[in-house]
This record gives sequence, C-alpha cells and structure tokens, in this order.
Amino acid sequence: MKNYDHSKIEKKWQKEWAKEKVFEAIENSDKPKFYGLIEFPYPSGAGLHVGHVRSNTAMDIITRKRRMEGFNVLYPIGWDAFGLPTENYAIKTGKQPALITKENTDNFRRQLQSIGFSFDWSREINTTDPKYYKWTQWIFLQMFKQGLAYKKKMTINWCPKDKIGLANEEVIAGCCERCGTAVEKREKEQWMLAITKYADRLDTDLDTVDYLPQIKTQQRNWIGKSEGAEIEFQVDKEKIKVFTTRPDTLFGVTFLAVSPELAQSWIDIGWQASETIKQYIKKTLADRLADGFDMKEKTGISAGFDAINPVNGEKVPVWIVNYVLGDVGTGAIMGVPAHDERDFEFAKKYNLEIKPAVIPRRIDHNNPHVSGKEVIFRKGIMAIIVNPKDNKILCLKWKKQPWTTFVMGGIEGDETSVEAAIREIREETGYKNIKLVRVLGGVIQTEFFAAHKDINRIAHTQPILFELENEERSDVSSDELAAYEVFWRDMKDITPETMTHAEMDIVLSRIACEEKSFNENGVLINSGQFDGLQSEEAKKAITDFVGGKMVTTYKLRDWVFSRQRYWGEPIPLIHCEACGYVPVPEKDLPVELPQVEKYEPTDNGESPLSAISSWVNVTCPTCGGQAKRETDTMPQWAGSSWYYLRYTDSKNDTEFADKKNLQHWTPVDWYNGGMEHTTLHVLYSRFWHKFLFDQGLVPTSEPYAKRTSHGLILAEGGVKMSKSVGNVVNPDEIITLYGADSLRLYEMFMGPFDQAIPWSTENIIGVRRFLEKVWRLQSKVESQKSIKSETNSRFELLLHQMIQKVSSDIEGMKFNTAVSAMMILLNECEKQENLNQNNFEIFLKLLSPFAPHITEEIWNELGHKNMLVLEPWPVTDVTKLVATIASVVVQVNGKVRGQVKVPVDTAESVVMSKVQAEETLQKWIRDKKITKVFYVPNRLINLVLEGD
RNA sequence: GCCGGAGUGGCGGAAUUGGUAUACGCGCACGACUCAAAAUCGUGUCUCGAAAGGGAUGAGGGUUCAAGUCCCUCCUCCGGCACCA
Repeated sequence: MKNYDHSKIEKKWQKEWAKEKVFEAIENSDKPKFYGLIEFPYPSGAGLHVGHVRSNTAMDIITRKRRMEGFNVLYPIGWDAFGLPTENYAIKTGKQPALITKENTDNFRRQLQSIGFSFDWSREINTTDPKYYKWTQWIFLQMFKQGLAYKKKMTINWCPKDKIGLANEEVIAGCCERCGTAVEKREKEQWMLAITKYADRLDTDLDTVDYLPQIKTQQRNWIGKSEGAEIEFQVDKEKIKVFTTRPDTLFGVTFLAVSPELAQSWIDIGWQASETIKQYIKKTLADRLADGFDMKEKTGISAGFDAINPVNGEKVPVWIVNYVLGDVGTGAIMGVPAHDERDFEFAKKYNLEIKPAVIPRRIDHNNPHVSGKEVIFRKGIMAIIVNPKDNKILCLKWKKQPWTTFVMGGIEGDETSVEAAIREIREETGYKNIKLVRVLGGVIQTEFFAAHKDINRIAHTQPILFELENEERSDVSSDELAAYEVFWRDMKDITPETMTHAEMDIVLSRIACEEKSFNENGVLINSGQFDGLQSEEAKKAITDFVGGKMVTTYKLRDWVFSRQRYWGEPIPLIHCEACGYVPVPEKDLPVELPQVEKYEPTDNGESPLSAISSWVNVTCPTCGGQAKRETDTMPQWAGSSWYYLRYTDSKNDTEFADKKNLQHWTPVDWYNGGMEHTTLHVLYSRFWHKFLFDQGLVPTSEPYAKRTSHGLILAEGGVKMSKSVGNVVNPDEIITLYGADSLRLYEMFMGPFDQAIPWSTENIIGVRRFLEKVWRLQSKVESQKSIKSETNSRFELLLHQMIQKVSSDIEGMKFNTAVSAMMILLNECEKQENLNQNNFEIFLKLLSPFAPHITEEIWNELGHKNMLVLEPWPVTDVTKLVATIASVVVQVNGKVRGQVKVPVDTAESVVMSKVQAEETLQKWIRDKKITKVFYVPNRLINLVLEGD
C-alpha cells in the first residue's frame, strides 16, 4: 500500500474531474434540478479566507450529495469584484483596478480549485466584466423607466476619508463601516431606488420562503412594518398630523410632542417662535447629528400653544421634544403617558397629566362566563393585606367553591375604593387596624362566573395594598364564617397558580413595581361612547370618528444608489438640458468605464469620471442636442442583486438570461451565506427579483427558496481574524501541510455550522489522523469473502445507522456530528479483522462529499474504473437496521443501578423478572416494596420503592 | 432598554427532544514498539472517596418515577435593533 500523499492525490483528481467535466450543470436534462448557491466572493488582495472555505465546503457537501442522489446540479461561482478596497489600492499604486481584479481573481480561483470545490467553472462570472455589467445597467434602466429610480436632494452620510456617500446601512455607530472614520452630513443630489414600494411584499412574502427564523425576524425588523392611524389635531387654522399605532388611547392624550425638525419647518414658513425655543431646536438638532447620537435623557420645551384633541375637543399643550424623530411617521406624536413608556417618562419629568383610557382585561378561564346567565357589571376592590411581622398575605379559602382569593368586594354608594376596601376587610375578616400602603395602579377588568351569586360578572377591580397594624379582630357575621376561612400565606406562594384571580399576574407586577404605563391592548374607559370597547375594535372606530385614516408605515428607507467613485458600474443615463435624464439606448449598452489617469474622487464630491470630458460630453439620444453623461456609479450591491440569475445563462449576449434557463433553474434551491448580508444583500436582491418578476422577466416572485447562514470563524483565542492583528489563517498553508481534505473535514468538524467558532490549528491533526486511518483501512478489505456473520451483522447495523445519520445531518447542516459519526464507524472498522468491500465502499461514499480526493483515490485503488463522484448515494437497508438485543438501563428511584440485556421489544414483566434475578441489582431492591414501575421499552426501567 | 441565541471537562463540543450526561476530536498521563526520537498502537483522563457510594450541565427554586432538556427568578456572554410613536 502506498503512503497517503495528499498533494499528489488532490491535484490528480482535481485534474480528472475538470477533464471529465463532472461538475458542469447540464441544460435540457431529464433529471430533477438542484441549484445550490454560496455568496460569490469579493476577490480581495488578501486571498481566500478560511471563512469562505467553511461556507463553500458546506454547500459543496450538499451539492455533491445531490449529484449522487441523481440531481442535475448547478453550483456556480463568480466574482463580486467592484468595490472600494480595489479602488483604494488603485489610488495608492496607480495600478488599473481591472488589472488588480484580474490578479486577485486568478489567485482566488487557484485557491478555490485547490480545495476541490465542485463548482461549475464554465459559468464563472465577474461583475466588473462589461459583458456582465451591461445587464446590471440594463436592469437599472428598466427600473428607471418604471419610475423606481429617481433623483433626490438629500442629506447624505459622507465619509471624509473615503470621499464617498454612504447608505444608512453602511454607517455603524456614526462611523464609516469600512474605514471607521466619523461620518459627516452633506447635501447632495443622489440617485435613489424606491425599495419602499416593495416594503410590504418584502415583508409578507417571507411567509412563502424557507429562511432560518432569525433571518426572517431580522428582515422583518429592518423593514419595520407598523400599522396605525394618522390623526389631525387643530391649532388655530393649522393642523398637526400625528401618526400613532394606538388610536384607541386618543382619550388619554395629554400633550402633543413634535420633533425639532418639524418645529424648524414651522419656523421656516413663518412661525414666530421665541429665542429660547429656537435655541432649543438648534441644540437638539446639533446633538442628533453628533457622533453616536445616544440620547440619554428626554428633554422638551413647551411650544407655547395648545392643540385641540379631535375626539373630545379638549385643549392639550404642544411640546417640542428630543425623543420624537423628524423622519419617522409624521414627525409628531400624541403624548399618552398612561399608555406609552416614553410619554410616561416625559410626563413625569415635566409634570404633565397622566390620564388612563385603556385598562387591562383578563378572562378567568377556570370560571368562565356561563351562557344564559345574567351578566352583571360591578365596580369593586381587591385588598391585599400584608402582615409586616412575617411578610405573609391574608387570603380567603372559600368553603363552597374551590377558590382562594384576597378580600374582595363591591364599592357602595359614594364611598372611595379605599373606604370600600377597609369596610370589606372588617366585614370579611374582622381585622380592624389596617393601614393603606398604596393603591396599585388603575382598575382591571375581569370576566368570570360568580358561582356563589349564580351570575356572570364583569368587574372593574381596584387592587389596593394594605399593611396590618396589629392582630386585633372583631367578630364576623355567621354568613361570612360559613363562606370562607381566613388564613395567611407566604408572599412567595402568592402566584397566578395558587390564587384564583385571573388578573394575578398584573397585580403581582404592580406590587413589584411602583408605577408604570400600561402599554398593551385592553378595554377602553374614560372614552365616552367608546367605553367598554376592546382596543382592537376601538382603533378603527375612533380613527373613523375623528376623520383620520389607517395607514401603514415602514422603517425601511429608499436605497441611496449613487456613488461618487470610479470602480463601479456607470449609471447609464444622459442628462440633457432640454429632455432631462434620458436612458442610454439599449444598443449602446454597456456604458463602459473609461480609462482614467487618477482614480481619486474629486474634492467636490464628484466621481473621477466627471474629469474626462471626452467621455462625459455626448449628444442627447432623444433630441440630438448637447448633453452630459451621469458620472455617478452604482454601489457594490448592484452587481450582486441579480448574479444568481446570470449563472443560469452566463454567456448570453442578447438577454441577461434565457427564459428557458430561468424557468429550469430558478429559484435558487438553497442559498447559504453570512448573517451580515441579511438586511442588505439578501433584501436588495429580493427587491430586484420582485421587480423583474413584475416585469415578467423572471418566473418566480422570490429568488431564494431556502436561506441558511454560517457562523464566523474567529482567530485562536476567540477574537476576530484581522490582517492588522496578524492572526489570519492562510488556507494555502493548511493545504500544503495537511491537505485540502483535512482542511474541509476540519472546518466541518470544528463545531456547529451556524455558530462562531475559534480556529485551532492544533485540532486539525485529529481529522488528518482520521483520514490516514481510512487510508490504511484499504489493507483490511476482503472482497466478498465470508466474515463471521454475527460480528458482521452487528457492524452492518451500525453502518446502516450511519447512513441515516450522515444523510440527515447533512440536510440539517449538522456537519460536526456527521463527521463524528463517521469517526465512530471508523473506530468500529478498526476493530474488525477484515472488512467486507461493499461495506467499506458505503463508508467511502458517505465520506466522499466531505473528503472527495482521498475517497476517490481509494475507490480507484479498489479497482473501479468509474468515478466515485458519479456513484449513487448509499441508501439505508432497513432489513439491516433491525437490532436483536436491547440493553435496558435499570434505575431504582431514578438512580442508575445497572443494566440488563434482553431481546428487543421484551415485555415489562419479563424484564422485571430478569431484573429481580440479577444478583448485582438485588441489594437495591431487597426488603423494599416496589410501589411503581416505569418501563420505556428497549431503553429503561425505573423501579420506585416504598419509603425513601 | 427591547428582540433573538447561548452558558456542559484543561480545550472545541455530543446528548434519538424528558429516559445511562460528558459521544467524537484535541490536549495531558502512563505503557508497548525504538539505541533514541517522531510516527503508530494500547490504557486512562468531570469531581470527592481507599472502597462502598456521593456530587456535578452559569446560580437559586419548582414540576416529574426521571430534568442539560419543561416552568419561575436571577447572573454572565454573543449577535441584532435602539426612543419607529
């Protein structure tokens, strides 16, 4: 047997696979298709990262398995090559970006090929190739024609170092995502893409795709859909429009809060505000633009006038506040301190009125309303009495009902709730000397069947906390004595489970916390004719009543699509004085990037393209007059927004992809990528795809049927890998030392695929040893010779369990446990004297997607002429899955005391007698009576003994 | 602050969803082979205990015959959003 020479073997099979084109996807195939996709890399000068290897290997395993399962597989690769690092390098060195890109992609390609990924290299694409970006420009023009691309003067985030406008999502904590420089604000005309027009579908259509739940949640949060109402408040002859999700709380409005931006706009159109107000606005706006924008405290200033609440004509003061944002909703809100945490905090600080309009509601599901019985409304109290001596709470145990309650009662005549409570305490318990601690918030509505009165009750209950002063008691009536017994219960035993009150959860949280706003839905009070309505129905009713309208808003903003840089797709528009912005005619696409001397953006913020007059000056395609090209370029996200479509037909010159190809391949069946792309790339490409779908240009409304995500690989010690720290692992070195198969296997074995894991070069030796053992196993192979059948059937049971395990682990991306299962199988193989060749080949097939080179070589050594990659995936033979012996764990009182071996599916009584016969177990059972036995067939038996 | 995810040996991590906690791998220790080393193979490796046994899955409580797994309270770490009305 030869030695395991990984570099020889790996090069050999990479060449063979390429020669035989085994990984090229086939058009017009009868097989079912599978389209597996990884995010195409940005070819940086640093070379391939081990993180790329992790994601690519995972999808490589999946696609290799699919091929073996008989699918026509598309697993393509390309380069997302526009972007800043290349351009910055060009500025520094004067080298052409295209040249830099060529060098970097050559290096990346070499690296990827050295790992043996089963990419279809014949479809390789590059976003910086004019043949590719012709279609990026073409798609942009379709959007322009549909009015989705528009120009807008706006304050942009400007990075003074990179000299580039940044999208909101590229600003992290007030700094440039790339270089960390503090971002400035600048006024600039920008091209925008109206992604907000698709906001609703981007949200709701998430229901139709199979993305990891956290990916969906993140996208939904990002889109930030919220349904509410716009309501207008009158101020003299003007109106202030507010947006609220809680129109049901309109009766609880005690002030209006407007953003400084809105207030400033009033000043701009002539509002005579005081100097103090002007200064407040100026300062607040300045604070907000400052780096970081971390508002510590809510502040505000009275605007000096009132507005009219449209629902009841009440005057409410208008405040200018720092906690309302100009670009959210209408830039103004109604202040409802009773039902909004922020308004509550603000009202407390500035002594504004707090007026409840909604109360919590609980239905007692243990004593629900009985149909046919009368429904009686009652205002009542709930008295919670603490004995400070032992911190116990007074409770009533009802004699005729299975209830445990606090002291309860109705409010009579014109007494206050506290007076009513004190009276009830005396009547029901006799305790005379009690002291009010505090009223626990507002009333709570509960609905239950009062069996002792034979009525359905809707109660508005006021919970009140008292303290016992001393234990002096007077007599209570015989009626009361007959009804319940008084007792004291530990505070810690007062829970929603131990008490009958359905509103117990609310009461407990009010005891724990002094005072807060009630922010949930409930039942309306103090709301005129809307009293008694529930929040959900009241929202629409009140909005209608005041002539407002229900609207939906989104956090998602339109996409700033212009960059004032060189290394991007030129935006294919021409500006003509007479005709405005005119698309470059289709026949003139692509608008190619011209050669320039200097790649630096100009200091006035224009792209370097603007300096090339021969390129800029053109004739207008519409009127033939003098015109200028748009000199802004597209952001890096453009080329990646549709690249998965191009793979289906990467060389097409007449369309971005042939309809037939799109029909066959889309949607992408499985897309794996980084979590960091969830709200940017994935959302952007979904938007482009939906647009293309609306234009009838693609056959599906969603691009990716399934999206999963890998965890980061951290440097040793758990910190981020970074070039500056010098802790980056170079895959080339690992491949030279241990081989590509070891690298692949290690990255799959290192830990859960979706979790961040620190790299450990030390640990690679483990998988390398494993592969060497597999290699040596060849010498044990006996072709069909008979091997002791008993040991063999045990081995085959294990083998077929492994087929199941590895297959399902791959589907669930639990690669680490799949590898460990194969290691267990290997350890078992080593114990065997001989190995049946069939069984060994099954093992090789299971391992082949993980370590394709070594398995292909061994397969070849075993005498096969065809390639392992083309072999069918092993199928579990259920007849071999039948175990004959089960070891049943014996527990006594829940503690493991031994084990008995019995035939599978043995009855409990048989197992029991075996247990009782077992000497080692007898000492545990002896003398004691077995009160109960729990038997889980083939697994466990637990004997519960008397006593103990 | 809110929403997610997680806390298990010296380390990376397993645990058929409530049924033998610590699989698999690394590391470490001892042994075999060797003049020696490497490689390889074997044995051991949560903890207290001489043993019999006991105790451990971030902390505390609960449910259960049985809890890493379910419920409550708290602590820590990692991600995302951050006054979104």
